[in-house]
Amino acid sequence: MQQIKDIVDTLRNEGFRITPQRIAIIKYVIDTQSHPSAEAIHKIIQKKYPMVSLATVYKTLDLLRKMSMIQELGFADGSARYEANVGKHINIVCVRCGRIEDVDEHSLSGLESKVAEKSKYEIFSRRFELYGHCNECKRKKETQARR
Amino acid sequence: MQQIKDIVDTLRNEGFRITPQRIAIIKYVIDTQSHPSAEAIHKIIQKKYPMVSLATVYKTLDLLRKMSMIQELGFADGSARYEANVGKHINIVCVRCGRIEDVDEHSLSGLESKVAEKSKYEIFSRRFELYGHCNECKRKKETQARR
DNA sequence: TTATATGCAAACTTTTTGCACATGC
DNA sequence: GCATGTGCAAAAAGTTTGCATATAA
Repeated sequence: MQQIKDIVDTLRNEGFRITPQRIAIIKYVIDTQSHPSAEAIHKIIQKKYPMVSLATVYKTLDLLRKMSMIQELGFADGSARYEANVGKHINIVCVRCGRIEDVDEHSLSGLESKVAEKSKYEIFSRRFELYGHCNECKRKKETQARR
Repeated sequence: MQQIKDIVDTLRNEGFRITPQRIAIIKYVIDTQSHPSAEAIHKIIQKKYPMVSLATVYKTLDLLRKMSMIQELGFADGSARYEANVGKHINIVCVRCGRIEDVDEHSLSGLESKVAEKSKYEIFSRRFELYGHCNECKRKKETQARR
């Protein structure tokens, strides 16, 4: 689990400035479990800090991604969602309500090295997702798929 | 491995019409290993059939996706790429050159049922990706990441 | 002090949509 | 013949960019 302090220190060491905007964004992304979109992050942060612009949210998320501190999950509807959990895990995505949850799965380590050997790729990161219906949505009848 | 004939038959049985545009798109997507974008599909198909519009490519891909005949892989740069291999496999994505290759991995079955049980989700489909550098790009020095 | 970061608005990219015309069955 | 599909162009949605202003160090 990443700490806000570690991220801030790393940014500072790399010569990046620590602004209130960046702190607010980092704090929210690190703490949430909700895999938010850039717009969702912006809306929530604006409640406390109305001066934060959407462009700054995008720029900060881009910075954090380039520093490998967060992972960006692009979807085919053109949106992207972000998570601070960059460790080995599987995302389960409910295609009805859009919810995303993490499931730890350490057997992924063996899988990765096996695939790296077979393919001759050098692996840096991963995106493992299973799509289905969450427990709540399983019960609901009108299965209007989001994507 | 899916056959063009099967897909065409299924579409016909479901009441969809078989047009030259749809046949061309289905044929190309089924045969290629290249995980193309909608625009790439459009460009290639236009060489043979100049009358096919990009909108039709999108509409057909959407239809095929809804029929679970292809999988759509969205990326955070807003683009999507398509593959006809909907079976259990891992995509390895070269973040330098954008190449995507498939690696079969049947141990994914056990993984999926384990996660389904743990999470109470009902799983329909999957997207397992490993990001790194392909064998060629490993050797090249200027590692300009695409995303 | 000064290079970096922010905010705004405009630009860009990709995908979707509305509608008149064409066509598969 | 008629409901479905196509092509075009315009709209939408999400993200990026340019530039003047603000600010962290």
